[in-house]
Amino acid sequence: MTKANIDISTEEKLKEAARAVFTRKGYAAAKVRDIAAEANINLALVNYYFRSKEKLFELIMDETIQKLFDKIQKIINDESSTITEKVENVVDHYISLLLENPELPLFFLSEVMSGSNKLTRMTNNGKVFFNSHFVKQLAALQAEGKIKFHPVNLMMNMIGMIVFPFLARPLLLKSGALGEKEFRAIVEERKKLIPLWLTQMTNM
Amino acid sequence: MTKANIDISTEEKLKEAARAVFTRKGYAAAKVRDIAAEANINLALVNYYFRSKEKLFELIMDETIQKLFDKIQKIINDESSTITEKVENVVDHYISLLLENPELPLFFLSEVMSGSNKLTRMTNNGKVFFNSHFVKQLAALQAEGKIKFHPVNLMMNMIGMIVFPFLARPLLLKSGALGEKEFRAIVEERKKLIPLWLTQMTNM
DNA sequence: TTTTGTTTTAAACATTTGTTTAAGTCAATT
DNA sequence: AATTGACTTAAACAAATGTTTAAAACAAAA
Repeated sequence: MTKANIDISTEEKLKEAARAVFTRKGYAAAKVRDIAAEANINLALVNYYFRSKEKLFELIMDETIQKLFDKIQKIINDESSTITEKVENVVDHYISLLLENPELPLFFLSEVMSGSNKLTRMTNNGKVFFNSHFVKQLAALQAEGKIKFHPVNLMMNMIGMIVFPFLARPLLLKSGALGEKEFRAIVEERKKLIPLWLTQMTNM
Repeated sequence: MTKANIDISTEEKLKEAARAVFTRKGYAAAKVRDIAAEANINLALVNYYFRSKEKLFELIMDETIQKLFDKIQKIINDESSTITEKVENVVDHYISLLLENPELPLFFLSEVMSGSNKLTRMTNNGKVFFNSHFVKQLAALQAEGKIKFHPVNLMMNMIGMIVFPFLARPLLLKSGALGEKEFRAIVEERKKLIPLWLTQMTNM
């Protein structure tokens, strides 16, 4: 096997294992040996391929952030779509994404906490949100008197209503309040409900 | 100094330091030496007073859960109050509490992730929520046809709208989208807005 | 077949980290 | 003043954890 072939074998296997373990336990609690074990691959190869635990984490974190913010950015900065359309697109896209990766929000937030350099990487994406065409449209709506509160409220409500069920998910499932299937159904239903709720909040 | 006096000195100082460090970094990343340093107290005293890092964490976690769920439980199980009153009370109480302890939700969630035995401790509180008088009232409302979706949606929206701003807070502040003062003002305003929004979601 | 460069392995290393120990300090009691 | 018992300290210990090393395995090239 030459290097090019190996890349889609050992290295990729390790990366997937790392993503899983980091997601499940967080950076500090995830041990390099856990990752190696999860991938069924020799411990030393983690450092062989990625230099260090930290480097590996940053690699995965960057990919995750990309996945989370890339599409959304395009949606909320599309100057040809209405607010309602943007909301519908964001909600639909995000919920679909999270249904496939339910642990993303928790992974994400747990590293917000640890702060330090990892947080900085996300801050820029935060700016993108609050300087977006979407927010400008909201501000215009407010100027018309159709919103009687700070536009950031709508932003937070939208993201919050999308994301929160996935944060509560472990509690919901473990407590038996909902089953996995019920959970999916409810969240799926929210694709239509959230845009509805959001328009009800304004006088549109 | 006898033991009774010391209790409000060294032991309490350590507990406060532990709360701060655990909150800031999460269980795994918080080192016993960090806690001792934060309290300016000799390393060995952590084990002297609390037996182990884990025991200390559990102590603090229990107190935190108590603080988070105690009052709420009473509110949502009060059989003499209407849904609207319950919502108003929960929102008002929770937001006030979180304004004083903005880091609680993040602390909380970061440990949901690490799972294991720590999660179990919270599960029961989850059940209390979803078996509450409040949820029964919601179910009744649904039976009348005034809600066209699973009642758990209202529950999640309520909690989500209360909690989410505090989860996004580090990002909001660091990105410069909001200042500390603005943040407080917006969240304070939400005390009135959230109950309003929630009633708009139903046909009440 | 021998050589070459890459990948894999088991073992070792150095540091970090939770915990314990043994001796010291100090205030109250005898 | 001596004793007692709780608290404090510096040092040490043992386990864990990230990283490195030196040798082996292996596939492709010569």
